[in-house]
Amino acid sequence: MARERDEGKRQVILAEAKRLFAQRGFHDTSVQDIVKGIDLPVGSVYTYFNNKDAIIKAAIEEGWSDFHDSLEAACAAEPSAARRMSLILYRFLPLLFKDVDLVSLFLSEGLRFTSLDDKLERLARLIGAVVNDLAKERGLAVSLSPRQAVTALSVFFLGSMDTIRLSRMAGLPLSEKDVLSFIKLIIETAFSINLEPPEEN
Amino acid sequence: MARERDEGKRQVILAEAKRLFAQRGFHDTSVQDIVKGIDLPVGSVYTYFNNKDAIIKAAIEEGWSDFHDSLEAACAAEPSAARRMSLILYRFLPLLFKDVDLVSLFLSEGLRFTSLDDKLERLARLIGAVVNDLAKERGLAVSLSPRQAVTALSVFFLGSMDTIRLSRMAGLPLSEKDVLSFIKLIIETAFSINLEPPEEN
Amino acid sequence: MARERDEGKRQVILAEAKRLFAQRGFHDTSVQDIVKGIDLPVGSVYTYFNNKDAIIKAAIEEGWSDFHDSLEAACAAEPSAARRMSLILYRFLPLLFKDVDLVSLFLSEGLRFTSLDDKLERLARLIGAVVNDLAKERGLAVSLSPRQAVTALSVFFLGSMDTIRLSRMAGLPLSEKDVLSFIKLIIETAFSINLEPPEEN
Amino acid sequence: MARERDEGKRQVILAEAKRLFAQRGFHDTSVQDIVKGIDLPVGSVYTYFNNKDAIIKAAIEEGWSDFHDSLEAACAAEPSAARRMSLILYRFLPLLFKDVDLVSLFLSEGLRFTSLDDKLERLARLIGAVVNDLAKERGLAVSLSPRQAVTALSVFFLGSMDTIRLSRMAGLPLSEKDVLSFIKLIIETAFSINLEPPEEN
DNA sequence: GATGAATGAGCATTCATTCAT
DNA sequence: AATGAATGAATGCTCATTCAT
Repeated sequence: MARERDEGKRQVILAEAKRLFAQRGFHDTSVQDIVKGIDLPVGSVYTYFNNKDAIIKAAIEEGWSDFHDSLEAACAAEPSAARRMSLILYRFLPLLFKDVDLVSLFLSEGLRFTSLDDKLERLARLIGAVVNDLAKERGLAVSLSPRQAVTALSVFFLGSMDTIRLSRMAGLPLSEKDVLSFIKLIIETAFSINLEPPEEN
Repeated sequence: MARERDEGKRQVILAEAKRLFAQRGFHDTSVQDIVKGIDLPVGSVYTYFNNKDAIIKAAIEEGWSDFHDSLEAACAAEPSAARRMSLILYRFLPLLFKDVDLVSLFLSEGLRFTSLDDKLERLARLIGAVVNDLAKERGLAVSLSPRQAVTALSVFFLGSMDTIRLSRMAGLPLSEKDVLSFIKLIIETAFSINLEPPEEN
Repeated sequence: MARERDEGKRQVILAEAKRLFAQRGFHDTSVQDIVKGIDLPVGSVYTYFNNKDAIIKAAIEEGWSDFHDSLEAACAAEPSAARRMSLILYRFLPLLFKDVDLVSLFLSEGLRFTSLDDKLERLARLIGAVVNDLAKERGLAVSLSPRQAVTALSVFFLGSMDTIRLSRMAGLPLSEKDVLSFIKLIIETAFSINLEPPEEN
Repeated sequence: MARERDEGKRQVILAEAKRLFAQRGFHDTSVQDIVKGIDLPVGSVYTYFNNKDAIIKAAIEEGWSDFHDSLEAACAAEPSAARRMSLILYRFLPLLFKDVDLVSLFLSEGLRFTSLDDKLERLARLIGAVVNDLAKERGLAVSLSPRQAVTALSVFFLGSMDTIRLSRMAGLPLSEKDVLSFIKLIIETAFSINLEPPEEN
């Protein structure tokens, strides 16, 4: 009977907050700043979020979930390890790297507001399985201990994201494309394979 | 930038600020917080620094300089590329990784207060030269374009630092040692070389 | 003042508000708090009350009226002054003292929202008459001036209520029973009388 | 070397706060309201008090302490119970009753911010001793149990204060003088004594 | 130079009340 | 009539920086 809670409004707040938090930092963005750009009263923010912390938490958590869940679904649906690797390389990493705001939040404020180890561990398990299966498919012995594998994934993944972030925010003269082709090179070399883009559907 | 009486006092302030900024974040550490722990009056901070920003700037800039300068000096003094690589691997990276507070500041607040691209570019040049020379020494053709080389260095370096940071601050179950032995493995594999610790002097 | 559909709903709101106002204070109880406990929408409060002030006003005014009106009726129906005094002592004061929430509101917020002097004056008149009649019945000269009588009633009445309130809310180690037997003692001494509980009907 | 903490400023804040809290109530007086009247910046309040609660706490606690301590000292210095009673009646109660703001805070907000039972108990002990000694001096058997004595004191004391408060804030047509002469009457009757004002020194 | 009280703009958050649905 | 999201003024409090002492 009364007005309904408007999910669209929540998304507008979340999007604007994410943009500003990534750009200026969490503490240098006031709640007033957030609503100024989207022409909503301050009070509205607190209809949809418990407090300012909850906004950034939601931005990181939901952004990451979206990415991770669709990656997981795509991997589950694809039996070939090589094609799964292609999916990661050609579809999902570009998706993530395009969302520099999310990457920035993840790296700069993520630690303070969400539990990153969960997210990285889940990702490591998923990618680790692809790597393992790919090695089996290619008849290669896996020469990395599990500990080394996690380290490798962490270094590559965080390093890639940080490189993307710095190339956007500082003046690092590298692009998302450079990082992607570097990762491609590493994988292709390691597995003596040639990864083609997956045919779109 | 004040260069007044008591350099010792300046260092005490800088050390405490670095510790707190890394631990709680820049914005969640007040100038009052900094002096509370070291029993100095607030005013004294402004004898040694122009403002709060200048403190974190100095912490990052000077910490990085110390590291970089001594690395540069050591490299300049060592003609053998292999031994230079050993120095980096056995002496300088451990030094840097031990200083988790500096690594944290560099990654989390560095972007906002200092120019990271300078620092990374300088480092890339230095390490790039070592890599190149090592390839030459080992009679290997360098298959990476300069662009790819910078990307590789950036990914490895930032990724390593971020992994160190997260293993300390989040619960990532990896240690500084894991990261170092992973980097060693990569280099030794890439150059078919066995890197021994440099004899101490 | 609304006198709408559902008188039951109004009473539920009033009861919950009274409880919370007495417990936490008027300002530390939001209108949201009131409806939370009784599972009603906020808006409904404004169907039955013009604003938040009107709720506490009603709680005090109606609570006091109920008490006073039935006291008045009982006194009117009882010709004997001694038995009227017994009624007050054994039936009405216990009734009032049991309703600590009302007593608390009366004393702490009453002043701000209702006119206490009216209530006290009306009560003084009523009890004053009982006292006077009792003195006449006992053949005692009344040695108090009317002014002193009002003072005495005010001191005794407010003091009793405050003692009850403090024994409930602070840790005063006294009970409602102590206050009642103290008042009994005073009256019995003053009038050389023995007040028996009125036979119930 | 720097400016000293100014006790005078603290007292100015405290006095203005006490006045406003008593007049309008704690919640209807903002910290801004307090400083407006005394032309100080908001920040200053927080130099002298941790938060708003601490102001009212100090007003009640310190006001009460002042009253109680000087009463205690005067009683300790006076061996005659009758003269101690005179002191209470002619010097200290008038002092307390004159400070209606303190009385108001004590009764209306005291409960929420300080521990009233402590204060009342200490006072009951002190006055109880005077009453006991006076009874002994007059050769009277004390017919009240200790429990009744505390009740009596609590009722009289709180009742007197509340009567004072209501006569000021609501329109109760009684004055401080009425309450004092009523108390005098009670004591003089109870102890068959004539209490003269103590000669001033 | 040393000190730490002073300052006041700015912040996150609340909440009585309204009113579109 | 019923609902509960919407609203924005107002609140208590912080804190980088200044400057009287």
